Amino acid sequence: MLEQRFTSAIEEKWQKKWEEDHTFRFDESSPKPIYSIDTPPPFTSGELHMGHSLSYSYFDFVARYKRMQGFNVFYPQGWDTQGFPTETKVEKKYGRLPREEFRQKCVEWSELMIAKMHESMVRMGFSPDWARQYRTMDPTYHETVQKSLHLMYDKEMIYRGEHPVFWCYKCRSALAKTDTEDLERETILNHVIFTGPKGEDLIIATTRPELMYACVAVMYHPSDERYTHLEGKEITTALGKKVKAIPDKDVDKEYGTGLLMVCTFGDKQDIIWAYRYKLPIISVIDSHGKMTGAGEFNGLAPAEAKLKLIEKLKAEGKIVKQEKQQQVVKVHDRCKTPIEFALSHQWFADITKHREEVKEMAKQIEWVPSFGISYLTDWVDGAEWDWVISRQRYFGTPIPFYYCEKCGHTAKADSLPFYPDKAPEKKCPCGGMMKAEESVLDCWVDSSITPLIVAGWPNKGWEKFYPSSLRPQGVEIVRTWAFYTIYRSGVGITGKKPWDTVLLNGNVLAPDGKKMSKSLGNVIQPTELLKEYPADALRQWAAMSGAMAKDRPFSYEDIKFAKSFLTKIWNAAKFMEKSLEGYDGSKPELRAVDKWMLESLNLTIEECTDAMERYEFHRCIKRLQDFFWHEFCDDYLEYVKYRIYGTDEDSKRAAQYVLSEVFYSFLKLLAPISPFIAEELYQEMYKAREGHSICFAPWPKVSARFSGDYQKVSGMREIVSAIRQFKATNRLSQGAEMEKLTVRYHTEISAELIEEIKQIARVKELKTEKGELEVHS
RNA sequence: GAGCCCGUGGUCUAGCGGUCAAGACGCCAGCCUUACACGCUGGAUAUCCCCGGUUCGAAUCCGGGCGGGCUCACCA
Repeated sequence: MLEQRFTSAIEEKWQKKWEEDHTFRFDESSPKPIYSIDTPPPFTSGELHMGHSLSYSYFDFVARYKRMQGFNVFYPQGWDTQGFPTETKVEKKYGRLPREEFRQKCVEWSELMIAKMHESMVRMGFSPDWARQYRTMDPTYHETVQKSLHLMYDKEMIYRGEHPVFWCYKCRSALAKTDTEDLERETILNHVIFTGPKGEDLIIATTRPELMYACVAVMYHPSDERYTHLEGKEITTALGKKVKAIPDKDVDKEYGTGLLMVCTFGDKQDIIWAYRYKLPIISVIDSHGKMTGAGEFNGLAPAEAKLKLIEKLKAEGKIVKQEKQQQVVKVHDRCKTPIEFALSHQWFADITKHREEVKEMAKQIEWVPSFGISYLTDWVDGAEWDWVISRQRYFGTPIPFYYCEKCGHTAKADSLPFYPDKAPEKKCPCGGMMKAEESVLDCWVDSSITPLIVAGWPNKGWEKFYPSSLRPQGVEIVRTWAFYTIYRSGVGITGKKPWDTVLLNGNVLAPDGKKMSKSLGNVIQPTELLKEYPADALRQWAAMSGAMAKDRPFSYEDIKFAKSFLTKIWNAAKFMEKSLEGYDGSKPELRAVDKWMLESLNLTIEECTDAMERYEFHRCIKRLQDFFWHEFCDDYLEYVKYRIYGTDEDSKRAAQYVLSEVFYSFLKLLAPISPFIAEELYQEMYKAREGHSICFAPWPKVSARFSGDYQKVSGMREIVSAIRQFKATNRLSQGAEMEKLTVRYHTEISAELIEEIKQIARVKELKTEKGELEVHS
């Protein structure tokens, strides 16, 4: 007997059972073809957010569908543990600790977070092979990352160099471009008097006067007649320093006075110019973020120095104008501190040398949706510098190299995993001692080899799992995760594409269409939703949200609808359980409506299969909802009730056969998206007919076609609907029995269907006439 | 500024060359029809953003606007 209602207790029962039975464990000895998924390792924040629920549901649908299609699904689960946010949390809790102790606390914290997230993921019904977990903080993971770097180092793709990098003074670390975001703010554009070769006043405009100490040139546009006479001449800055005037096409004549000062380094354009004209490099901000080489302002924070310098220049009458202006500055995405450029020694990966190979490899991969590849190619084309892979942090994979401070020579560590504090001494060919690198790697270096990690690289047999069949991921990290993986795992290490297909998903917005954010108070947590909605409903919401790489607001309507759909299925199941009582499994001759129902199922199987193949989950679930709710429940169930309750045994058994078969196929079609209810009903009603779990039952196939009957019955359905309408307009109950009705229809209706109509619509005597569809008494 | 997505009843979407443009939510009316009132049966509501073009025929294809979103680049 089925329970009264479908509850989360039923879901929890199956979660437990699946875990205990290791239902989703990868079977190494299976002869089935492998389908492997390079799943995203979530950053271990401890919270599963709506974005996770969406994207992890997506590939869980795929995994479950592929299992039913007969694939041996390889579906590991990783954890991205290292990085700034963990350090921040641990530092907040424990304060500053010695390096090794600090790392240990980070590990402990991450483990707690993993446990929390694991629980939520089980609750969602995700079906990875939990025996195959990896964590980026594990020594084995470190070793593999380090090995991959050595390999790339041997291919001269990794180097140590001095180059201006994005620098966060708060975190005191180099950053990659992807660690930055834009912040709009107000600033002041100062018009400052410099002195020309003939002693005349020249006005330059700057938002950062404090960098004037690093001024190395003054520039104007080559066609700007106000300044063309200055070419090659010496200009004296407001601080008395002499610099050259240089014309350059990148200068905007309209901005400020059309004359500007170049400082090394105020912004990216300054760097471009510095390299273009081989200008000297002057640092006015030290590694602690204090002014240096700025005379009386040494030791001040740049912002303070700026105010004081402006005061001083004003007093000297050297500022002629100040105007307010909106400005966009780059800030560190983790701490929101504005970024400076700093010259420092860092490790780099030579992405700029491999643009074409990366693009070429990306073309060999199927992108879903297809425009997804453009995010990658646009990004690759726009990348101007190599990827800074070193970070001056603690909780990260150590960089497995030595360098010589004297001569700059670099060398690989001799044994892996490498940890600088335990590293043996190493001599440099120049005679000095080498230093073990203490910086750690950018987290994307860790995660850009996940397809290799899951494949077991470089151990024997990894080729069997590489490339992965599928890489699912968010569209916003194409330029990082997808790009870096193709560059490292593909171009750098194996020479082969890392996956066959990339499946992209968008972000979940708040119901108001805005980004979810704590400050706006519009954050929705999956764990909160799960208190009110079954996981099966949340998964249906994910399916309904559309597979395209498009942001979509969270919809309470969708999840409510999903929940009522589950109730509908449950109630129908209870009805079926009663209706199928005593059914012997035989298959007597089918009637037209039965064939109509079977053909409608056929069409549903075709649609759902096609939708799943194309990762269009919304199409699959929508079809299932329409088919089941309306065609199966509202129509077919109602059409056959009189047969189920009647005395004609053959007719009854035919209906029972169709009910049973259609519902069975429906459950299988639903299983990838809402597995809990499907499993419960499969076990309860069908006694695990095709194996121990519906998760491995074969995906339904179309067998016999009934297209002709489908057409014929459509007419019948129109007439039934017309009779219902007649009853509705006459304020009659649909159950009311009619003595006599006349129906007009444009074609002949078979005697069998007329009989059917009479029974379904409860009409004792039904006359038919030819003509426009109409019903009257 | 560039690239990419998108503009369909009140709301959210489906449809992407051919019957009266489909569904969900909401709204209105009726019905407790022996699975379900978390239900059923009906009903109202759309110049398918605008302007041109291709076509026998366009929401659907092409061009140009207008409007929104995302990503990238941005000026000292």
